[in-house]
Amino acid sequence: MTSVPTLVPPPRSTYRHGDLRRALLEAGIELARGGGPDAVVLREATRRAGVAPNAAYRHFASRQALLQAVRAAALSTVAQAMEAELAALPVNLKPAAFARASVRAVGTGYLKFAQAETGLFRTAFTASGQLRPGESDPATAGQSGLNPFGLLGAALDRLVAAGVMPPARRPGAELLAWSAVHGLAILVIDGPLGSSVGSRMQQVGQRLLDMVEKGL
Amino acid sequence: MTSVPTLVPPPRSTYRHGDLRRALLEAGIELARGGGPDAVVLREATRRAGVAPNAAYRHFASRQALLQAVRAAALSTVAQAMEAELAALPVNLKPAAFARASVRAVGTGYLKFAQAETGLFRTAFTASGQLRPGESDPATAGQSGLNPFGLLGAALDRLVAAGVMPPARRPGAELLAWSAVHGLAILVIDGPLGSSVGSRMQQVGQRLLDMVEKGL
DNA sequence: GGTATATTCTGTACACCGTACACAAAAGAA
DNA sequence: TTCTTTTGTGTACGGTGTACAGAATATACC
Repeated sequence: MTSVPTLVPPPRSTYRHGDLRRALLEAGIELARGGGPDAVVLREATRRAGVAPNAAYRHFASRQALLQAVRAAALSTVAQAMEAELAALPVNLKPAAFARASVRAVGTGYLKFAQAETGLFRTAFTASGQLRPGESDPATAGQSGLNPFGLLGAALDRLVAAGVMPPARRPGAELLAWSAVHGLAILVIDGPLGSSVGSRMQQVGQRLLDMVEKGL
Repeated sequence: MTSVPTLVPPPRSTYRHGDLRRALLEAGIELARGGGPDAVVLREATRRAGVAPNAAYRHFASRQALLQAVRAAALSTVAQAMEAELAALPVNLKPAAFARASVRAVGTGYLKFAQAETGLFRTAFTASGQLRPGESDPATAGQSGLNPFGLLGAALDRLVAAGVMPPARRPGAELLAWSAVHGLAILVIDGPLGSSVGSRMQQVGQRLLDMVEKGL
């Protein structure tokens, strides 16, 4: 556990920082990236911003508030990962195949992100208590304006529109699909089977998506 | 957040505590029950045991070590919840139906436990890093000698034995089933959709198990 | 039994955390 | 220019994990 000695920025000449809120948020994101939600330490964020610890309280009511902002940013990044996967889909698919591929793309984006950005992923989704997926805080959205939950919902809607999924099955389906994919991700990166799956994560992920597609 | 003022035990007459390791572990379990892994605070555990903070280090190398012991105990309790659900199964089922019901019972036990003992559940399964499900630390097992992972495996084996699941599908199946159930549990109790599902948890759980059964 | 040794607990101390409170600096409004 | 509001600093408190030294006791050996 060799802790990096904090990389202090050049001392300010002005009394005001100028963009402290953003600086704290970005420091928080960096901390979360490296160590998950617990690593988002208020004092360390202020240190990186070159400011006294209490200055943070002019911009965030508490550590929790900063963490919540970091969470929103992390969620937005997840959405972007999903969007990237969706954008990479072949264009010549028939509606049914496209709908199916969309759902898979959303799941795949989620899983890839979980593995590539473990810390941010855990920050986005663990102990997030208050955060409600329904209400679309724009800070949690990707390019499309949808947050991860919304992107999954849209993909499932396409499944219904293409006649692949009976409309009666649609309500609540995002919860089921999300559960499966989220469970795998969190078990691997934060739970008791990290090392045992790890490398095979993407294969296992595809098999899991098979199960979801068949069982939904 | 009204913090209970710690409930100090009667002062010892002997210098030695007598059973400090167990006392610390039980205090730790109680803390975990109330607030999850982060609530397992070394100093508070020693306070409840009526002992100086550093006394803990004669029995646990670090807070992490204590937490790991609490985790094992929590896992064992999960196993017992599953076993209780299995024991409640009707006895007159045919092998195929019994096998199917076994898998459901394991999942149901898991979900019920997650909702009834949120703190212990989160302690058992989040940030558990090192803990390996394969190796059967007896401290993590239930009455049957199997830990939660083992119980699920056994139920899936019965599915194969009864001819319900093709043997080719068996390897790795516990991972898929576990992912789905675990994802739902953790999303509801620790993730962004606690309030929105919450009460409907058990219904949603059954629907999720339908998906698993169909998709596995 | 008496004495050396090993074990378990206490006391003090340190660095770190979140955050409350009072005050200083500077930017913006009058 | 002066007043007010905003945003930063300084100091302080109680909480944490844990290192280190020493005291109290149980155990092993003669």
